[in-house]
Amino acid sequence: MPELPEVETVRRGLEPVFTGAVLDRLELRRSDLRFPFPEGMADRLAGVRVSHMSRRAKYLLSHFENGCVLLMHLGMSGRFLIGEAQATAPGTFYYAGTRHLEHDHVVFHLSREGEAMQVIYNDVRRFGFMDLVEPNGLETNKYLAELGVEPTGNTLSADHLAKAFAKKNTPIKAALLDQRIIAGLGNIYVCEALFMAGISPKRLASSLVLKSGGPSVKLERLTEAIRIVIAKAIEAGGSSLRDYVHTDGELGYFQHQFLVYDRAGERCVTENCGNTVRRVVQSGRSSFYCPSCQR
DNA sequence: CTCCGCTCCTGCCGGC
DNA sequence: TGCCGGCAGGAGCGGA
Repeated sequence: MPELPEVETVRRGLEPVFTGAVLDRLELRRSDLRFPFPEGMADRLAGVRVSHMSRRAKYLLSHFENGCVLLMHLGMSGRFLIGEAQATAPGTFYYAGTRHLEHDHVVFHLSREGEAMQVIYNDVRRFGFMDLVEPNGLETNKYLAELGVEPTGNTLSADHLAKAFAKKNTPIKAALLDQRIIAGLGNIYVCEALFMAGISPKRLASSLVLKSGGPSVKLERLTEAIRIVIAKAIEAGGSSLRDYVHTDGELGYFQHQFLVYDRAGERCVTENCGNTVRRVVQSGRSSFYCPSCQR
């Protein structure tokens, strides 16, 4: 269930398996996920070595030595499973003992120094998708070209957000989910960051910008909250790396403890607050917030 | 151009 | 127990 921190955690888990390995065969077990797989994708990558794995926003990028990049988005339910090649009957695999078949849509047949590995992409809802990026095509790729700043590091600043929000007449909730402004935030971490910053999800994005065009104090708090919530989530994923490959081969992440997300009806965690976490629907998505703490 | 609502898909959970 | 509606962490698309 991937937002940026989860995708980064998955990237770290796949890195040692993919980097330096040859993709002997890319097995597409159906013709599409959310979109059809690009024509000739499997042929283009067959027999080519992976140079490294990277991430941009919620996209996983596998870089190949022929200059191609395999772009992968996990959608809502995409996950990777790592297993040694233990194929028994044709088309069946065992991931260290647990048998999977349903919703295994893509199988990466990898090898390194004669040792075979399989990585399976499994996606129940098939909201995920993959694209083949030709050499030097990253900058112009349609999924990547319009993305905003990463919520990590120094690129995200209150000044930058003030500029982006100045004319945004949408609720701040919607603006934070807009991948063209900040790339990588999803519903959970937006709810969490707004809670930490004490901002109502219903407030207009432009109301966080001063008349001078600079960021308000609340927008500065929000910027910091986003950085912290994302950094902590990545850290939590990282610390679970030891247990990263579960016994059944699934690449997992911690189920993080959230402050407001999915806590409708529960008491606000702020000391002496006493109010109850509410759930409202905004642009078709659930928002969770404390009406007392978030204004 | 911006913004909203709909949509893809399967599974799960709660209510009747 | 079974059936049905609602909901799920994403994001592209069409239309207003």
